[in-house]
Amino acid sequence: MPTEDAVPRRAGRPARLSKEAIVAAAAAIVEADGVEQLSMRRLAKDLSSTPMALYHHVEDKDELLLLLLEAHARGFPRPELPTEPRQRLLAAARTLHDVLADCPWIVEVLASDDLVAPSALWIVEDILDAAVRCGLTPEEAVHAYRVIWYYTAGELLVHFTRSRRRAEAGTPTHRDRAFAALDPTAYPRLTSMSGRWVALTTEDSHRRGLAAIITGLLSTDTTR
Amino acid sequence: MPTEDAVPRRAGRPARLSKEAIVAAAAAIVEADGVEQLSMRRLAKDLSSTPMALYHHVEDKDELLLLLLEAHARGFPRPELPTEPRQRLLAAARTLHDVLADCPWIVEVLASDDLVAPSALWIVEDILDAAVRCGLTPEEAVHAYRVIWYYTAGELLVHFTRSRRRAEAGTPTHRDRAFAALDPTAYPRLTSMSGRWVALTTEDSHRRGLAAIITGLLSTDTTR
DNA sequence: ACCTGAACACCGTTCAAGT
DNA sequence: ACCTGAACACCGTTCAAGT
Repeated sequence: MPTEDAVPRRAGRPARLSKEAIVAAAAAIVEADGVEQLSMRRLAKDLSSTPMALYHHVEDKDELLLLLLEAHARGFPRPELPTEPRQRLLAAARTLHDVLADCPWIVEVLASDDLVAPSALWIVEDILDAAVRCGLTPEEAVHAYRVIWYYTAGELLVHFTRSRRRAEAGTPTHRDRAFAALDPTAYPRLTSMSGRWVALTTEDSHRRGLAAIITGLLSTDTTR
Repeated sequence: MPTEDAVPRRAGRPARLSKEAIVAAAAAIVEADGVEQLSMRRLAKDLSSTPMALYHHVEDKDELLLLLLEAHARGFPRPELPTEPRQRLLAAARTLHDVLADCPWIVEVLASDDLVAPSALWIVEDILDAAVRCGLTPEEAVHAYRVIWYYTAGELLVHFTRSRRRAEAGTPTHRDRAFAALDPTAYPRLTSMSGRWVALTTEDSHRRGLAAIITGLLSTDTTR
């Protein structure tokens, strides 16, 4: 849907650049070479333009990242949710994760602003709605959303950071070295579990965590 | 505990710089002006040295950040934990948060490597230990730690990112603008709760979330 | 209105040289 | 061994000028 040329301009050349074209080019860079490679300069080059031309269409790099999320969320269909309240909450929370799970650049968005792209807000809405249907008060529902969001954001942060690091270096990470030098008498639990540690951070493990969290959030005696 | 000058060197001048001095100067910058201001160049200037002199003592900036965490954790006393298992797990998880809650630079560490500073590993050890005392299998304990860690990391990420953004700009954030333009019929839950949204992300709300998560992790029927 | 070019004020890090 | 200086290869963004 190019807005460009849709209506003939009153004067001057037609715009060579457009928000859509910029976002599409940015997505292509991220897809091909990773977020690290996304810079205003590289983006301009790919568009055969200059860095400053971009600033005529987007306010700054933060807005560009948000537009990237925006475009991604728009392409993600809002799923049908189960009617049973707990299952509904679980499914809605899962969607939050799934929508973001293939956005390696989400880490940059998290570090720049909240998850407030208009086209992504239905995800929040669905979680709040499901939480209320579970019998939570509005306050409790907001709290529940927050807990779910922190868990999800943390998981994404750790996941993408690790895979980014792995991509760039073949050398063992700080973690590997630290674990190797561990004293078993001082850290009996850690050393005995260090084998199990790496064990794939599977999709399944994320879901199990979500299920546990929701059980806790819906349980009434949390105060003990 | 300056290692500098402790043993007279065999030859050459005494080192002007030391790891300790570098880390201390870095901590001072972060304390005074925030992480954004911490660069190898600024650090060198504060030490009346050159950027490249630093690389003789630390491998790169990532290691410097890890050393910062290292120094911070060393100054944090390992607390006595309750013996009742659930309370113990709760307290250990709380410690994880509390140790990091006054490290605004932790976001940079998270994005660069895992939380594996040797002097901070007792925090992980204590959580695993408490989880096992609660009756979890080693696998379950590792899983529980992970859920707690993701939740905590997410909370810290969001918290520090927000306060950083607030520090730099008086202008309303993307979030404010997005919420203001919200359509109540499309997002009934969101709009009706937008007032409650800002409601202080208190220390208390973090603890309530932790309690709920632990309830869920220790509950047996999470599969329903 | 839209775009360009040069410049500002930075980064982390490598390399070759000095003492 | 420890440090310096110059340089490399970048950043995001501002400003003044062009059409």
